[in-house]
Amino acid sequence: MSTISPSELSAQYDPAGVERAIYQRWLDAGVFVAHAGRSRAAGGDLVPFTIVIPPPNVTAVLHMGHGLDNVAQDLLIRWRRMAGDEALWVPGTDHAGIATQNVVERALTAEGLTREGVGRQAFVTRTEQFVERTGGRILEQLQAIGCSCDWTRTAYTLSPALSRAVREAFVRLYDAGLIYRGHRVIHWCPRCLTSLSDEEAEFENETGRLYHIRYPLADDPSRGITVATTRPETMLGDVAVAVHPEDDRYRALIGRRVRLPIAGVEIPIIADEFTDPEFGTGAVKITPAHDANDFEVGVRHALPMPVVIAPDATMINGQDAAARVPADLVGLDRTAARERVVAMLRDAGLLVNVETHEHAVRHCYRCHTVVEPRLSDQWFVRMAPLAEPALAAVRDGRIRIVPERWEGVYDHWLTNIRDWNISRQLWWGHRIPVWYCDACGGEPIVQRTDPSACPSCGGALRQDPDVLDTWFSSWLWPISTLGWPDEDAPDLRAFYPTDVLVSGPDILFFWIARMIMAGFFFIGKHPFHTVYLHGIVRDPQHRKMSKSLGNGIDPLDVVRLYGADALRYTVIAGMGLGVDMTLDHENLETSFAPGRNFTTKLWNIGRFLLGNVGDGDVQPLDAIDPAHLQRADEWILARLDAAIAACDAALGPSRPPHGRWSGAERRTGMRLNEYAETARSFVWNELADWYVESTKGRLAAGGADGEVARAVLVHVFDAALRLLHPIVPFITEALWQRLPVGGRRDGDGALLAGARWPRARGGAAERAREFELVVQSVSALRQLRAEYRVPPGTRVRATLSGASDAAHAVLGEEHALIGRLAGAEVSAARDGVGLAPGSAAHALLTDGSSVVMHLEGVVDVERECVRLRGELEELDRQLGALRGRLQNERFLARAPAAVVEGERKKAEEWSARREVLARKVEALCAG
RNA sequence: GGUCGCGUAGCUCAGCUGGUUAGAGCGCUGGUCUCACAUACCAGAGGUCCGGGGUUCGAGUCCCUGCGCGACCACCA
Repeated sequence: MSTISPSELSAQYDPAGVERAIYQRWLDAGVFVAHAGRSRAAGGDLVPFTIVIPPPNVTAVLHMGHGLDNVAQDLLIRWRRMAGDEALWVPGTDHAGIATQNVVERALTAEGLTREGVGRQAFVTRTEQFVERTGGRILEQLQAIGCSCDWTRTAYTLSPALSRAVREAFVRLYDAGLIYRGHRVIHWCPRCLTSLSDEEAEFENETGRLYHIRYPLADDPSRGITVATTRPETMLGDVAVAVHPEDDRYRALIGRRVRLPIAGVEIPIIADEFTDPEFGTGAVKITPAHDANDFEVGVRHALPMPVVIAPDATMINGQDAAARVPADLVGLDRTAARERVVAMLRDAGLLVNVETHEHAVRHCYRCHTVVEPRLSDQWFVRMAPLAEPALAAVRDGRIRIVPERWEGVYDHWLTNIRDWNISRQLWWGHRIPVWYCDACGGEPIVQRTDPSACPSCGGALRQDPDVLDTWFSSWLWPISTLGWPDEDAPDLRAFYPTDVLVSGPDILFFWIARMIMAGFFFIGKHPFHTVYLHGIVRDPQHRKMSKSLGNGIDPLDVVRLYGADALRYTVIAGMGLGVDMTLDHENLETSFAPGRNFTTKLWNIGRFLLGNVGDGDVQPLDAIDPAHLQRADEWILARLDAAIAACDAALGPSRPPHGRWSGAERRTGMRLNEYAETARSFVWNELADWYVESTKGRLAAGGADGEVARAVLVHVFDAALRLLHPIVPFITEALWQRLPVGGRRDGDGALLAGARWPRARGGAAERAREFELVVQSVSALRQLRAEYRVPPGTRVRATLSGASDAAHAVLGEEHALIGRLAGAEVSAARDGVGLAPGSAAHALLTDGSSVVMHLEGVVDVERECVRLRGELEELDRQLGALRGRLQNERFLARAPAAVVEGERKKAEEWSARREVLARKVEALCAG
C-alpha cells in the first residue's frame, strides 16, 4: 500500500491515484461491516445506528441526485461509526418493475423482437440475465464516491430472501382482510400496458381545450342539453348526462332522454350532486368505463358501462358497447379519434363552442404517456387502517421529518389516503401469490407456498398473471433487508428499528410513508425515528437535472477531475436544510471549486506539517506540561474545542434523547452544511491562517518549545482530520496515516475510518482569548501597510500599547510573533501612541489597544486625520445608538439579562476605544 | 381550487426559537510566485435583506398585504 505509507507527500494531491487503494484498504480491514452481536439490542454493548439505503433501480446509472443522497448518508454513518455506535448501512437495489421491463423491451425492439413474441418465461430469464450483467454497476459507483456501506449485506428486492418477505406480507394483509380484488376505473398506461397507482400517475399542467357539445333531446331534437368535456372521443361511451339536482336551469330536463350524437343511442339525463353547476355548462357527460368519477356516478345510478377505448388507447366497441363506435373510427388512436369526433360534431352543428382550458393531466411516471382511465379488476390494499399508526407516530414525535414542514404534507396525504392498487400487468416483478381454480371456480387461493392443485376439487390451478407494484417490495425494505419475516433474525433484533432515512421528498408517499405503515403493521414498530429530506439538484436555469434535458452531471466525471472528496465537500457545503442545490453541468470547474480548493488546502497543511515536525514521533499532548503551552497553543486548542462543539451541535442528537422528539428537538441537528462550514473555517481560517503561521518560528528554533509546538500541531491536525473525515474521507485517511504518532492510533485496524470522533478537552480560556490581541494587531498592521502602500518585503517599525496593564503585558510578550507575522519591527510601549505628526499611522484594536506604525515621510497628516475622524464619527454614531438602547427602560425591562449584559460590555469597550481615538485625533489634528 | 415553500452581495446560498457593526463560497479590484499551498497569500469593493403597511425597546427574522418564482395535493367533467 505504497500510496498511503509514510513518505513524502507529492506536491499536488492526486485523488485518482490514492482513492481506490484507500477504499480497498477499508474493505480489507472490514471497517464497514457491522456486527449484530455488538449491538446493545442483541446483547452487546454498543448502541446501534442503522441506515438503509434508498435502493436505486438496478438499471440506474449514478447521477448527482444519487450522489447527494448517498454522500449525506455516508456522512451520517461515518460520523456515528466514529462516535462509537455499531453503525450499519445496508446497501442494495430495487428490481424496478416497469423501468427495468421497459429497458429490456427496448432492447428487444432493437432486435426486431417483441415481448409477446419471446414469451413470458424467456422474457423474465432475459431480464434476469440483463440485471445480473449490469445490475451491480451503481453499487460500484457508490464505492467510487466513498460510500461505506456494509457490502456483505447487499440486498435486492427480487432476491429469494426478499421475495419471501413480499409473499409473507401479501398473505398477512390478505388474511387480515386488507388486500382485496376491486373492480373500478384505475390509471392505465397505454404504452406500458399496465395499471398504475395514484402516485404513479403524475399530474402535469397542460393547456387543453374544453369542448361544448350539444346533445339533442330524443323526443324533441330542436331542444337539447350542452355538456362540456376535455375528451370528446369518450362521448361514444356516454351513458347519461348528469346535472346538479338543485340546478334550476336543468331541473325540468331530469328524467328525459337525449340522443347521443354519432353513437346514436338514447341516454338519460340524471341528477347527481357530484356535478358542479359552476363548471362548464353545469351538465356533465357520464362515461363510466373511462373516467373514475363517472364510474362512481355509474355505480350510484346502476348505469351500463360500455367500453369504447382499448388498452392500447385505440377506439373499439368493447364490452357493452354494441356498435357505438362507427366502423371508420374503430382502431383509431384516441388523439386521432378526438379530431374525427370533433369534426363530425362540427359538421352536425352540435359543436357549440371550444375554449382553451388549463388543467392537470395525469402521465405515466415512467414513460410520460398520458394515462388512460380504464375499468378493470385489480388488487388493492386497504390503506386507512395502516395509515393510522403511521400518522400517530409523526404526530407524537416517535418520528420526525426534517425539515419539519414536510410533516404537514405527510399528514395530509395519510389523512386522505386512498386504497393502493398493487397489481401491475407486467412480467418483471413478484408474481401475485393468488391462484384460481377454473374447474370449480371457488375462492382464490392465497398462500405462502405455491399450491399444486385445487384443494377442493383437485383440479389444475391458474396463478394470477399479474405482478406486484415495485413499491410493494420497497415498502418492506427496512425489515426485509434485516431478515424479516424471520422475527428472530439477528440483524432484525440488532438493528431494527433503524435510525435515519435519507431521501428526496419526491418519494415521501411512494416509499417513506409506506415503509412507516409497513413497519407498524408487520413488526409493530416505526422503522426509523428521523426522515431527512434533502433538496433536488438543479441546473443554473433551475431545471431538474435529467437525462432527457442533457443537463446532468456525472459524479464520476467529477471524481475523475477533482476527486471524490471535492465532490463530497461541495455537495455537503451546499446542502442547506431541504434546499435545492444548483450546479452547472457546463462548468464543473466553478461548480466544484469549493471542494477542490479545500482538499488542496488540506493537503498542503499536511505537507507543511509533515515537512516540519520531522520523522520522529511526536509527544502526545497529555505529556506536555500545560505550563509550557504558549498563548497560541491555548488559542488553537480552544478554537478546536469550539469547532468540535459547533460540529456536534450542527449534527445534533443522533437519536431522540428522551425516546420521542420534543417540539424543539425536532428542529435540532442535521445541519450538514453548517457542520462542513464549521470544520472548514476552523481548519482554514484558524489552523492554517494563524496557528500554522505562528509555529513556523518555534519549529525552526527547535528546543523544548519546538517540541511543544510539534505536539500541539499534530494533536490539532489529528483532531481536525477526524472532524473532517465524514465529509472528505479519502484525503483525511491519506493524511492521517502519515501522522507521526507512533502506535497511538486508535480504532479498528489503525484506520481513520475506524477511529474515534474528537472530544473537547478544555483549557486555559483566558490565555486563549489573549491571543486575539495578537491576531488583531497583525491584521491592523497589515491594513496599515496596504493602505499606505508599503512595498512588500519592506520592514517597518511599529509600536503597540495595551489598553490595560494586562493587554500591555500580552503585547509585550508577543511582540516578536506579531512582528514576524506582520513583517514589522514591533516593540511595546506603555504609552507609545507615537504621535509624531507626519510619521505615524494609527489603528485601534477592539479593546482600545493602540497600534502605531512608524512611516517616515509616507504618512500625510491630513489624510490620517480624515481617516481617524471618520472612524471616530462612526464610533460615536454607534455608541450613541448603543447608549440610547441602554437608557431605554423598556429595553432594560424586557430584554433578556444576557443581552443587556452584552450591550453593557460592548458600550464599555467602545467607550474606552473612543477615548483613545479622541485623544489621538486631538493630538494629531489640533490644527 | 387547496396547502406549503422561496425572494439576502454580480452568481449560488447560510443566517435555526426576533438581540454585537448581516456572513460564506465563487466572481470582481489592488498587491504578492514570502522556504505547505498562485487550486495560494494579503488587503479591499460590493447589500434600501422583493415592494408597502403593522407588532415590538429592538424585525432579514413575527403578522397583514401586493408583486415575482416554485413545489405538492385535489372528483379543473
